Amino acid sequence: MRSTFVQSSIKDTTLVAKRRAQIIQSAIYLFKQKGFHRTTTREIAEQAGFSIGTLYEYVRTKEDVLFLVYEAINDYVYEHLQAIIEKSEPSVTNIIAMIDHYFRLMDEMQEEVLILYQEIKSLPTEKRDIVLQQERDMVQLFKQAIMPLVAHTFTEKEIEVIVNNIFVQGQMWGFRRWLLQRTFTLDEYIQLQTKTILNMLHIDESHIAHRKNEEQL
Amino acid sequence: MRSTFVQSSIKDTTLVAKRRAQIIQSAIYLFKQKGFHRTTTREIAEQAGFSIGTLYEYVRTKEDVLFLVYEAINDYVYEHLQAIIEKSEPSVTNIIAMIDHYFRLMDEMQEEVLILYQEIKSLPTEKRDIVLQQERDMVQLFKQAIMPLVAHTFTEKEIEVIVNNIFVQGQMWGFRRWLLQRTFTLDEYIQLQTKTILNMLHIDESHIAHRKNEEQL
Amino acid sequence: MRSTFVQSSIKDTTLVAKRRAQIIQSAIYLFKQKGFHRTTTREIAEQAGFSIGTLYEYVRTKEDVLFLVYEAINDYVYEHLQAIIEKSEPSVTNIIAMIDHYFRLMDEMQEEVLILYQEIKSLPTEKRDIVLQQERDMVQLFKQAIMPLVAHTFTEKEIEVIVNNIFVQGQMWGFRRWLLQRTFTLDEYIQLQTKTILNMLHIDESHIAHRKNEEQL
Amino acid sequence: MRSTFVQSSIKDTTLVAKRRAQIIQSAIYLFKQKGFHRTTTREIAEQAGFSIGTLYEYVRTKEDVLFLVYEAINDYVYEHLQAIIEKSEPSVTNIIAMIDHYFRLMDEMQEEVLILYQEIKSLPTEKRDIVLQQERDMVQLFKQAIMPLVAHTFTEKEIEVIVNNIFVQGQMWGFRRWLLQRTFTLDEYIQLQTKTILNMLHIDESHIAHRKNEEQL
DNA sequence: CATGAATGAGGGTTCATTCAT
DNA sequence: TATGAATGAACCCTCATTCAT
Repeated sequence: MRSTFVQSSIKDTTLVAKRRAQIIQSAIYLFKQKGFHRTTTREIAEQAGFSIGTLYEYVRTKEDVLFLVYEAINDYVYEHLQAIIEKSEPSVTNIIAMIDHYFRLMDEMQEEVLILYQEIKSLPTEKRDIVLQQERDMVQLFKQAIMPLVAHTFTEKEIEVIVNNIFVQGQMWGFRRWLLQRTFTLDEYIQLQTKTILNMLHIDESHIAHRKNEEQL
Repeated sequence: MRSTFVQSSIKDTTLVAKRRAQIIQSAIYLFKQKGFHRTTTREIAEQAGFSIGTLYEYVRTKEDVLFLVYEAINDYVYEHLQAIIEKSEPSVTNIIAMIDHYFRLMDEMQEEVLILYQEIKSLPTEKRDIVLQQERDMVQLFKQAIMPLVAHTFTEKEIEVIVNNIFVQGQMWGFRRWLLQRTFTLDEYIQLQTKTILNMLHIDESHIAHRKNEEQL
Repeated sequence: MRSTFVQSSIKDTTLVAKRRAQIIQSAIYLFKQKGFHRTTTREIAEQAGFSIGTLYEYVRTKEDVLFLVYEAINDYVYEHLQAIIEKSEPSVTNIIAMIDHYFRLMDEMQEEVLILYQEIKSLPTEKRDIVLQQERDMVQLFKQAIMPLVAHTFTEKEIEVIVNNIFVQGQMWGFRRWLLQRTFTLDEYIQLQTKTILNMLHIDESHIAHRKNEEQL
Repeated sequence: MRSTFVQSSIKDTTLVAKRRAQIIQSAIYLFKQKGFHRTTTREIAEQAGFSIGTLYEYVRTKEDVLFLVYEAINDYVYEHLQAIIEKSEPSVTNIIAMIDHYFRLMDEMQEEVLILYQEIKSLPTEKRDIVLQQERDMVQLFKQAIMPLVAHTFTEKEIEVIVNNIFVQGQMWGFRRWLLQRTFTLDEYIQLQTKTILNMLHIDESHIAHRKNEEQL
């Protein structure tokens, strides 16, 4: 998904997509290790396998690279969430499955989420707004999925808070790993948080067991 | 609380404490505006009212400044939490009050918390560990407060998760303000999260109303 | 007049002439605005309507472009001067007319003359010499025109100096416009300089009035 | 004469003056050889005998260096002109002496004047205006000197033109040296231009001879 | 203890030029 | 002939840190 928010002096759009994918991949790899500020554009270009000049044919500033990274990570997460959520009917079982999927996705994306959290201040305001909108959209996906089940028990604002909590609790698995991952396995964390979330939603926990049993069959 | 983790070439410990306080205050002021990387040591010294040379008499690297800031913020929050928690008997009412206090503290400390979240990668590993330990200690304060009330209903791990959630949800008020503070007032947020937390803890929500009534009396 | 001093890898001489005309026109347009150094070869190619690759088929370096521009401007001025001077008999009236023509030409070519003056150092020595010779030729045109009239009153060196002065005073109208064009209209400047030049040549100024009268008839 | 138009982060004004003198001298030396654009800030610093970092303590941009150079050259010329002009009574003899002095000054400053002419476009607009005003002031010096002698024979605008011509003809000795200095010695040029100028001013040339005779006595 | 001038490695970015298609 | 993606040397400027006074 080529960003229209970042200008390139290359005309071949296929090539732009390809090279930017390389840039994003390299940048994420490096940002994970050293963060945005400690990574140089030269390193990104080198990691991507081309020269610094070439990098700047596809991107206008270092901040553009950061934006591309944000966009790519958000897109990836968004699409996965969407695939999970939109295909399944609203039901307690499905919500549990969704939580499970989401937390596992967050586990996989730990370091990427760290980047999101830590470098957002480095984005120019305009680009930052775009990114924040993307995150808002993701939260809305959860809301869509949960709303039908609890619309009668909770006010919209209550749901809003809960949905935010779920979203954040997923991210925290990676973000506070130095604490959480010393205490829990991923499975434990998911199970505990699921229980917590169901409590928040006033839904009987027995569903968790059911899912487990189903899996065993 | 003067850090023994940061070296100074000045012998007079009172002076060191005084100068470092100035450094911390200036650094926080500037980090809030521009972040750690965009703030120069010169600016910190100038803001503190002395020369760059003097700054380096009390600190060895820029990262030292960041560490002092972390320590100071953590100390501040820790002491406040401790004051609230340790003086009151464990009871649902007191837990609700504690949550209220904590969330209001987080509201007041929004920008500081942002710094904590965003710059931790910039700390050298050794210092980072110290900081993370400090945060762990804070979470333990919550655990102490809540444990007595729910020890029989929840496993230790369940409580651990919940306590982490509370801690994080407070921080998120400032961290996700672009989203949350558009939707909720602080009072609303506290009330909704309190309800959520009580649900998580399987405690009857009626307490919230009680507290409100008490306040009105 | 296609330059034989600049190499091209294209064989078709008509095409070379055509493309170079495009290059020159674009370059002048851009140099006027931003000067030689601030203009990129890419911009020149783009302005000319073809790709950067094509530009380099007709020119070997950016300095070649500058040289072509010099040559083109000089050619243009030279041809105009020649047309004026060579067709008319030497007479005071004609000299006055020539001065008038020349100053108006310089008015029209202000920005081009600015380029000539400001970028000559950017030409490689060899090309610079060619350009300077072209300018010398132009000065000689004036000398040809004036010599017959004053050969008996002035030494050759005296005439040489005067002719140079005339040449320079014309260029200065554009070059020192920030000063001159605030003080004089073009007509005023021409009239004043004509008087000055006639004084230099020891020619009775009454001719100026004559010319004016002739025009009115 | 320390420029108040260029900021420095050094507080010691004596030092600023000293270092800037070094910068100016080095820059002129290099600009003479390679022009402004081909000279790097590193080279200027190196030539001045200090590091690139130090250079940027006394200057904020490369354009600042250029401005300092302009200012210094203009100051130098202005002060010399002033010294010559203001100390002597208006008389034909003194005007001739002034022209002589001015042309010899221009001979000495050839390369500096070249810089003035060629790089003015590289100054930011604001600084350019300051520089142009300085040049205007210089022209006014000539006007002051000549005015008393010819106020009754010429209109103010006529004098304005003539004064400009004198100013320019002096600069041209250096600027068009490739042509003029091949044809004339400096003494010849001065003598010829003096005659020309006196003609422009309708003053009897015999004064020139007088001065020469006086010198011989 | 305090100062602030000096340092220079290093970073982001540009752009003339080349060459495979 | 024409194209335009790729290259990388080179440039301007910043800023953490040092050290002589």
